Amino acid sequence: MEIQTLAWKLEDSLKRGEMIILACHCTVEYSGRAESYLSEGDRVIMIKSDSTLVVHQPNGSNPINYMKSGSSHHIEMTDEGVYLRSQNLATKEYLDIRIFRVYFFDYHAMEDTKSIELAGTEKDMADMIFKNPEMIEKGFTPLSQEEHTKFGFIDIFGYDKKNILTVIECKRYTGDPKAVDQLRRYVEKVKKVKGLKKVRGILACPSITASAKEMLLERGYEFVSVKPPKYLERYDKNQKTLEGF
Amino acid sequence: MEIQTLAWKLEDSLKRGEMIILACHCTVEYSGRAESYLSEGDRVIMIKSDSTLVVHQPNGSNPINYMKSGSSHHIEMTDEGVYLRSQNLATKEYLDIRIFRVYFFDYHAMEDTKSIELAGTEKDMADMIFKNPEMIEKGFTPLSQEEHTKFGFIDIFGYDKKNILTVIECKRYTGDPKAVDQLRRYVEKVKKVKGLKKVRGILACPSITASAKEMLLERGYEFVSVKPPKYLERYDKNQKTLEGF
DNA sequence: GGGGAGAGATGCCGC
DNA sequence: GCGGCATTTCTCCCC
Repeated sequence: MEIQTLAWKLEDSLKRGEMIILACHCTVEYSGRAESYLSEGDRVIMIKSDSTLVVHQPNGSNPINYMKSGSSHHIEMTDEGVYLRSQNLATKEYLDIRIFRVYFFDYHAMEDTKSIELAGTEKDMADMIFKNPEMIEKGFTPLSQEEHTKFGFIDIFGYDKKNILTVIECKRYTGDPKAVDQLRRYVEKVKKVKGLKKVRGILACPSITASAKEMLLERGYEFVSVKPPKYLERYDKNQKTLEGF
Repeated sequence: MEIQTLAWKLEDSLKRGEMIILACHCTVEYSGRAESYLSEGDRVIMIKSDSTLVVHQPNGSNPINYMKSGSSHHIEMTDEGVYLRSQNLATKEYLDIRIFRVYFFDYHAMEDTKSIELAGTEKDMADMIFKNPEMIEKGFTPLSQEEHTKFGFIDIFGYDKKNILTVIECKRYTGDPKAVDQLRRYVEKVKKVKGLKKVRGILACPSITASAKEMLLERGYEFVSVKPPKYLERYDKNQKTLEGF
């Protein structure tokens, strides 16, 4: 395709807010929250209906460079070469793509109003434990959802069988030192707000790293193994979570 | 394009490890680490040379669904409809895309061996402070890089002018409670390992949230305002970082 | 708009 | 492979 034709079609397509795909050999330079430079190589550039621009290399799942919605884009032809320039004046971000060769170029109007439905999150874990408190231990009684929010961002808290206030932090992944830090912050906050000497802290997650376990022991906190529930489960039928709750 | 032609071209292109772009109206279903469902809408599907698959909606910078490198993909035509199915047996992940309409479809061999060069990261901040310790305070002496690693993932540590061991945690963004927690973990680790009563903790970042400041005061730690360096700086010339170090 | 926290986080580097 | 951590994180929720 003639570069002049590309420029014209691209400007026109941008005006109509269409999805634009450009596969090309290029360099990419970014300046804004950080600075980056990516030397010559083959990439796919996508300009979306909401003016988001992403640059993908032929590997990896995330864009190597991007400009968020609210940016403006235009083609510039100089003696030095052909540039696709993006800028976001509000955030002082700039992205310059120098285009050497175009492999293909497509554009089309697109509409998508749907949001993704997701199951198996940390929130799902907390809900499952709330409805099945014996997963933590016999005699554990979660407090109501309203009580819960009064203390801020605590996943679950309630009373154990000995009536000791207990804070539970859920993680859908392997518990690590950061998770223990978070639990610690919440336990200390509840202690302070309630004026209590003893508050139990429990980390509920599928597994735990050695250093996190060590930190739990040091602080007198506990670990309970819980896996996040997957409502739409089809393949891994043997998973040890509560089904159909 | 005939769906049969699409299927043939896609299978062929997959064999050759080309970059594939498919814009279509579809639904997306995922099962693996979690479960998700995305109902009908227009999306761009990209299958990369390394077998990564990403699904992009017409807005936002990140893929709404994806399969990582190592997955296999194929077209399946049933009485119910046309499916692009991906699976990764090693990680027990499955992605099923039901295709209703194709807007465009392209593929091309791509090669890109280059890595991005990035400036303005936390590591860059730490390097800058290491070489310009007076940015923290007069008389601060960082220890060698080797000493540094002995204590784990501590950005910088060294001695202040009164010879008190000091731990510095750098953040390229506004310091928050999590950053203070991290600093605290490192200070306490150094205290324990070295058997010291007094170790200073400094959070070095451009700014700080009110709650983080409060936490620093409580713990007896300090805040020093430092911005990450941007080597390729072109636009914001007034930024208060050390240039050309 | 800022603060707080999750994410199918991803990606990087270390052991 | 796991572990520990940064990320131009992004995104959502809530004040």
